[in-house]
Amino acid sequence: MFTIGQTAEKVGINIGAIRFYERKGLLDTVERDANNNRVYSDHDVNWLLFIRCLRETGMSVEEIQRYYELFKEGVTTIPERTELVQTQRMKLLADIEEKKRQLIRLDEKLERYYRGENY
Amino acid sequence: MFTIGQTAEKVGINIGAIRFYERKGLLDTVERDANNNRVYSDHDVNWLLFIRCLRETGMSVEEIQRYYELFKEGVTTIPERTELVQTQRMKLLADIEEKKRQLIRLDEKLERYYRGENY
DNA sequence: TTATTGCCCTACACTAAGTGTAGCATAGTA
DNA sequence: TACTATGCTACACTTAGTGTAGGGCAATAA
Repeated sequence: MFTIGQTAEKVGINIGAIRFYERKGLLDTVERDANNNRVYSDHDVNWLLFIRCLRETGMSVEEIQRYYELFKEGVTTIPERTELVQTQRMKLLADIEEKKRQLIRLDEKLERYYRGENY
Repeated sequence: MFTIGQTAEKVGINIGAIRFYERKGLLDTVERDANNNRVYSDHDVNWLLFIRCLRETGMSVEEIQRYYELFKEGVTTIPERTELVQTQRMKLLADIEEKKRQLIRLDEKLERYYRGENY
């Protein structure tokens, strides 16, 4: 069991962001100790790690919330969850391709600078 | 010479965003016609296209503004501008690599779903 | 025993990079 | 003359947080 500070360190998400995710319903209201301080389990930590992964693929907080709702409904929602991840995978792939194109444009710009051009 | 609507269409940037960029100093205050409507030249269009490229690499509006200030100072700032682009290139490359890693994580997740696992 | 850290809490203000809306002007068309 | 399209400004709202003020509680230091 961990404090919010330890959890933040473990999962690489800012304390404020963890509280924000809780408000947004990405986590159930976590347990509290006698001083009203949040207490996180290994289970919470793993879920936060996956939240981080999904956020880093560009999935919105709202969609992660939807995903979490489905997860809580049980195994019957596996097809729907699979589709959410599939869609996100496609978006991420498109994003990577787009960024590769922009990389080429930057390289072209740099080449022009190296030739002493001003534009 | 183009209206803001034509320009927005040409460069693929929303009308509101173009006005926003002007307020932020990414463009000089553009010319106006007799009705106070903005008028854009080919030059403005090209600069907007490059702004779009830089934004798509993830460069912040503030940094693009800085870049534009340097550009206006003339050829003596080419080294500084080159460095700005170089730095952005490195950030973009790191971003692409990060996204590739997240793509692998999504694929692993999907594989687990295909094996009928719930997590 | 008291004072000082250090971590936690809530609530609210602020940020970036826009998007959306209200209320108005003007130009071209029916 | 009326309508529609487009433009204008100013302001509110959005997302995904970050930062800050003001306060609680526990452990350590003087």
